[in-house]
Amino acid sequence: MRATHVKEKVDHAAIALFAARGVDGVSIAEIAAAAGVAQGALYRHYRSKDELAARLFADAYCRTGAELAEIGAARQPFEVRITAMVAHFCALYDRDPALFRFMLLAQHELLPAIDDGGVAPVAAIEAAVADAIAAREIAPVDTAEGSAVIMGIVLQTALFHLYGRLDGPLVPRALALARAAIAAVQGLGDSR
Amino acid sequence: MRATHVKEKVDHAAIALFAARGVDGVSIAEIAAAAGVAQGALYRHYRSKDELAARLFADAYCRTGAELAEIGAARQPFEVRITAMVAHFCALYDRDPALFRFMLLAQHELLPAIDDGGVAPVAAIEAAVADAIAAREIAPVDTAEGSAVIMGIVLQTALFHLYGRLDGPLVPRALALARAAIAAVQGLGDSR
Amino acid sequence: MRATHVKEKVDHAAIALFAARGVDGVSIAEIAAAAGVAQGALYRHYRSKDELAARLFADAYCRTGAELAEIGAARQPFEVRITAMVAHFCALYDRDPALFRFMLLAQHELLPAIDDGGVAPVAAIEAAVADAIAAREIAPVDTAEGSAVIMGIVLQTALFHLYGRLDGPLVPRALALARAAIAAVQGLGDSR
Amino acid sequence: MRATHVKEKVDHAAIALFAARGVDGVSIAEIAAAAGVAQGALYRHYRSKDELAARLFADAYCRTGAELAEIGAARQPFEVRITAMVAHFCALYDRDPALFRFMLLAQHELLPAIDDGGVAPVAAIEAAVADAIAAREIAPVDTAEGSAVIMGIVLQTALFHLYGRLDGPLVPRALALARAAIAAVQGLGDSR
DNA sequence: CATGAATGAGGGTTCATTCAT
DNA sequence: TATGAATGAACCCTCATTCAT
Repeated sequence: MRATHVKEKVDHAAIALFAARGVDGVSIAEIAAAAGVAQGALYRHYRSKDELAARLFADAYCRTGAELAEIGAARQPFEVRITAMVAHFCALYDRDPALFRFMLLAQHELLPAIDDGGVAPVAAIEAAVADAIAAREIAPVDTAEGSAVIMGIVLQTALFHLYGRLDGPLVPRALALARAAIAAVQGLGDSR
Repeated sequence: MRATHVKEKVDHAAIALFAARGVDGVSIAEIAAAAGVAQGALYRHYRSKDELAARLFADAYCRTGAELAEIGAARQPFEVRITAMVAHFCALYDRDPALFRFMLLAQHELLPAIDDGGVAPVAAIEAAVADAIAAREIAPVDTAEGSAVIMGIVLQTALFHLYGRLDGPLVPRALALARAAIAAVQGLGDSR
Repeated sequence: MRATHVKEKVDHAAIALFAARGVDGVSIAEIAAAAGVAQGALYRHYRSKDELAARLFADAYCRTGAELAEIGAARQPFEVRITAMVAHFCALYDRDPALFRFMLLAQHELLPAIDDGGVAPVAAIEAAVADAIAAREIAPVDTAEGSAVIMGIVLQTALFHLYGRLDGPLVPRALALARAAIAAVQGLGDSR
Repeated sequence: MRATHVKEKVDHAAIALFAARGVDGVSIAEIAAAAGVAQGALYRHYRSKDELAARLFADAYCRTGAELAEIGAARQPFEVRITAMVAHFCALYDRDPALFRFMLLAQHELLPAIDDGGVAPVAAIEAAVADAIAAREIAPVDTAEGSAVIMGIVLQTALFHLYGRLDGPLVPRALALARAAIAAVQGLGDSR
């Protein structure tokens, strides 16, 4: 029997395996087996294993960036925007933890290869921080530091969940995390 | 010339290479060459490449955990303890960014292999949060969530530095980061 | 659009590619692409890549052999026959250098597979030499050696042209080459 | 038991196999097996299969060129020099027909990769022809054509021997072949 | 005990051929 | 019938590990 929908099955299997064991820890043979497809079939859709990993990562990364950018584009107070962004991250995590873990794992290896066109998730957050400073909603802070703090809160929480330190979906925690993120940025700017 | 201090040279070279390209991206041959020793010599000190990576990681991880535990053991207010811990992280990063990057990179792969005896850095932070709650210094929060928020702020900042989004040493940023961390934990507990 | 003349297009593309990069250096996919047909279509005309190469070679080889045999069949003095044969080779080369190169390249691989029915080009030359000896036009020589000498002169000249050591069409050189060939055979038989 | 003299055994096995079936027709596994060596061992001496083939070819090709150049450097009449060169080719063939066949087979593929420093065998022959013209020993001819004719006579004879059309060693045929070669060059220059 | 060549399993990739559409 | 994606065996190569020197 010949396999069909090769790309979908390969993508799904690859993300699951990459998330579980890292790109280098997974062989093409395993991906093909998990996808129920011959090894060679994979090469009709991707030129190499590297391209497979890079495309999966870039797609997810840029899609997330675009979604956050859309959220950030709304004319809303800082707190509302950050809350929406944090909630969006939590929803992404809940919907597909494997994809989230893949992105966290692979970023060190694959992020440098992305030709950043301002599509990075962090760019949306940094823009929100910059807007808030310009609108005097928050005290002036290094926008890079501000976005690091916000992303760190969200991503580390996701990581703790992946490692089993936190249970249940993340969405219910979104409001608390958003408050933490906002408070953290404000704390950053406090010069007592 | 007979090589001496083989282990030290291997450890140093391995950490630098692992930090730069990941454990899987570095071969034994490269480590041996960088250390200026023969490949075979490496096997007098480690039984395998996996053991090398695992021991390097475990050593650094546990040492950091112990240092943080010591800081946390002091009878000090929450804010003082957190500030000291954050400053400690910043100092570690400034002293040896490669080791820090190695730990961040390798944690996903190597952390599960560590038989956690309460030596994890996060344990010290979680204990500090728990103490603060018990002492009614802060509102009650999920201690896992509290420590996630604190670690996230610190680690993501380090990551941004590694990626060139932030410049200069981290120690001067320690106070601001500590304020952000404390505010974040407090924000987490706000139930408006 | 339904492709027509599939075989012609495949044959032409295959010869050009085989000549340029050798049989092993060219894939079915490339041939099909160059011919503007689907890969599968190729298998309606040839059972395998090997058969494609073998048939192309055998066709060209046997056709050349038949043409030379026809030339040799004419009742003419040795010198006239050799001159006509050499001129024929030169004309073949000038008309289709790719086919000539393909034959030179592929002979080592594909000649052994041909069930020689006296159709080899060399057979015609050898016959001409034998006839000349029988007619006492030339001194007796090993006919194999004689034909080797004649073919070597022609083929090596063609090769030099393919490699850019010689320019312009070969036909104008035919007379000189024929003189060389005849002289060589005579030289072979000299027993000073 | 660990293998030693890897390079020698690999070189010998590779030449024999390449001569028999062509570079592309032989796998690394076969070479290693024929040499009695592990596949990986080969890569300590050559970076790739391509480099193995290229080095074997270049070594043999340049060595032959140097030997012919030495013969050609002697102050001798044209006929003596050509005779010596032809005899040298015959001796090379008799000594190692496999190497000779390898060079004939591989030239189309590997010659272009050699950075010719005037070491080509043909260069020596061409120089001898040019000298003879300058010394008015022979009528003026295109030196490329002259060397083509000489090489063709020798190489095609060797080829016929490889294909079983000629028997016995070539050295006894050297004088006759040399006479043929000299006569051919003279015939080339005849403008009757 | 250090050395570094040899080992050999396993990796990613190619490609002649098949076959469902 | 023509198509071109799927197949899967075989290829070249890497590299963690071993071991004769």
